[in-house]
Amino acid sequence: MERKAKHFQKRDAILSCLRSTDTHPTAEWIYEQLRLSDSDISLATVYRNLALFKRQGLIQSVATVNGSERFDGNPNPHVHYICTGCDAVMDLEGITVPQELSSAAGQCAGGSICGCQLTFTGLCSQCQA
Amino acid sequence: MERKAKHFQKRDAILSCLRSTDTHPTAEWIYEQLRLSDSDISLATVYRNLALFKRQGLIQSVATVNGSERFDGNPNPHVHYICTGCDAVMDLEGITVPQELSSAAGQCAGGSICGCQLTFTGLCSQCQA
DNA sequence: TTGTAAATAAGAATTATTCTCAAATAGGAG
DNA sequence: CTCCTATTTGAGAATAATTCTTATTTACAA
Repeated sequence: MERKAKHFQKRDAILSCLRSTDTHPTAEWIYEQLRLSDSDISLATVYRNLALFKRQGLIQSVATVNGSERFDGNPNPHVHYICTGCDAVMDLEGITVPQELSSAAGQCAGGSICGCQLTFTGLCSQCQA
Repeated sequence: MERKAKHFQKRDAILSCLRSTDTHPTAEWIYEQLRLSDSDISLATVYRNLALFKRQGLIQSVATVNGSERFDGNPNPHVHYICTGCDAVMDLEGITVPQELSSAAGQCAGGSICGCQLTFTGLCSQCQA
């Protein structure tokens, strides 16, 4: 128990930070958050562990918005909405990509399908005003 | 006629280069292509004009693959397939996002929908072998 | 012609991300 | 408990993609 708790201190902090928000943050944002409680953390550690989590399928990256990669602590495929005004990335709950689409895509591509991303863009309610 | 042809020489070349391929290339690739016939072109010009085209809605960017933005000369929304093995970006013809999904998304987001991207990932037939 | 505004080349500057390497740390073996 | 080894980390250098700056060129209009 304790061995893990100590050995993966930063790693665990990064993952729970990402899981505790629904803002789909950048690596930089996570770094800034963690620095509030732990001044001794490196940006490289954040990037390093995010890449690891992605390889392990614990998280996913949603998109690159304005040059920065946006991460999602929820690895399950779901639909996103990106505001072109304020760069907010939001989940669209309750909308799913029909299974028919995925299987049609597999046939059409002639290869395996291992991921699917549906993303809408537009102006969020705030930015429309 | 000629005024435009001369004034927007590079600009037009960039747009037709992008329109002439279905590989969804990077800015760098377009630059290399154009250099074959026109040694006097700058990478900055390619980036500048691609950004302009995007603002004008003449082209779209599909995704950021391996750190590089991939462009599509076809601005109409359509479905893409990205091979995680070779980074190829392909069109999936004949598959479309149902209208119901878009309108559901608009309601759910509480904002306007002005774009939609559906992207599947997996290994292409080549990379599976 | 000559002036003006847009387009460009070249390379510097910036930004996000990855790499390098030495130091710290945990857990296991003795 | 102490030494050994493998992993994790911080710090900053290095890299890669993209954008910016500036002087130059160009097209067109007056």
